[in-house]
Amino acid sequence: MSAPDRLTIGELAARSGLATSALRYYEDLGLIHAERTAGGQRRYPRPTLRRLAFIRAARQVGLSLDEVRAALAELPADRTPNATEWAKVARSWQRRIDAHIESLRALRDRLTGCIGCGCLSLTKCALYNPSDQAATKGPGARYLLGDTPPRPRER
Amino acid sequence: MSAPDRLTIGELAARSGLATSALRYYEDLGLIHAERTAGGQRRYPRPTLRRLAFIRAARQVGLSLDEVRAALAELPADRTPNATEWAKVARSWQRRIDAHIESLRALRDRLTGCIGCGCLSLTKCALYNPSDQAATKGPGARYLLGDTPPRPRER
DNA sequence: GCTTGACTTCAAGTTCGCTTGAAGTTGCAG
DNA sequence: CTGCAACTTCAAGCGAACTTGAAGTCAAGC
Repeated sequence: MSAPDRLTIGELAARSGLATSALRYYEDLGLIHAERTAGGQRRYPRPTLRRLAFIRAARQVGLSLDEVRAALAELPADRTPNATEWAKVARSWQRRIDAHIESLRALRDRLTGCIGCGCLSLTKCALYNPSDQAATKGPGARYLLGDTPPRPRER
Repeated sequence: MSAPDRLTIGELAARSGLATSALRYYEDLGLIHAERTAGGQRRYPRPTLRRLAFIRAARQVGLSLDEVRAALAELPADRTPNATEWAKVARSWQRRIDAHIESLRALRDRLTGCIGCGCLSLTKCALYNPSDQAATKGPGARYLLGDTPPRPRER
């Protein structure tokens, strides 16, 4: 028992499932913060675990570490966030996740429809449809992409 | 009208939203294939557009290009896939997408629950719960991660 | 038949998200 | 107080997914 209220980098790594090198890297990027012992070793406050869980979740939804940093800027660095702070961030996350789910659902539904109709109705099934259908709509018409915007250069 | 039945790399780029350099890269990797003119220029059969839409979709669901290549190996390279071939691939995709959606839904539901309860019930709300709760469960106990397995080294 | 833009290859460069290694320091258990 | 694992920094390396640039070739409109 007796959860230590400061974690070493090794402990944090074990708990979060991340490598210590990744944790140092995250610190360099300003995603997490550590106090130091007299000898210079890192000691992490426990809320860091929650922060890391957040980072993981964010990555799963497709954010870059830089975007995560921006998102995390709304939470206090070393203090446990209070209910209001948390709720604000959590809500914006929900929107993001919902949007992501929605785009995946759209993708899946197209596939489902395609299977359902046996892909024989060429006028109906977007996926199986030959691309001359797209050609009549001019450049940029694309199937399967749903709400995904074109991104010739995404970085 | 009159959709050309062979596309230049520039046309394919315009239609797919990808850069020509990316298309050549994909060809190097064996994801797509082109015929050549007498002069050596690429000419893509139209089904390539569908292939590209697939690649995009796959990337969105988190596959690497290498995994995509494996997935695409089930489809004929230059011929329009028939209903059976398509259905087979589409079904395996649905499973993948569904799994992805499910994990996102789980993540969102945790957030939702957290907001719903105002994050005041420390024993109930996993997200807002301080990490000493996790500590009592031993190393590896993590919140927010849901069905995501630990992956200290994920490549 | 010439011009011009779109194409060709190939090598090198870039960004992201880390990991690895070297060389040295700290902190705790015995 | 010693020994040793766990820590420290810093620089370099890596794999994925492309992009950029150079130097040259092709194809299509006038």
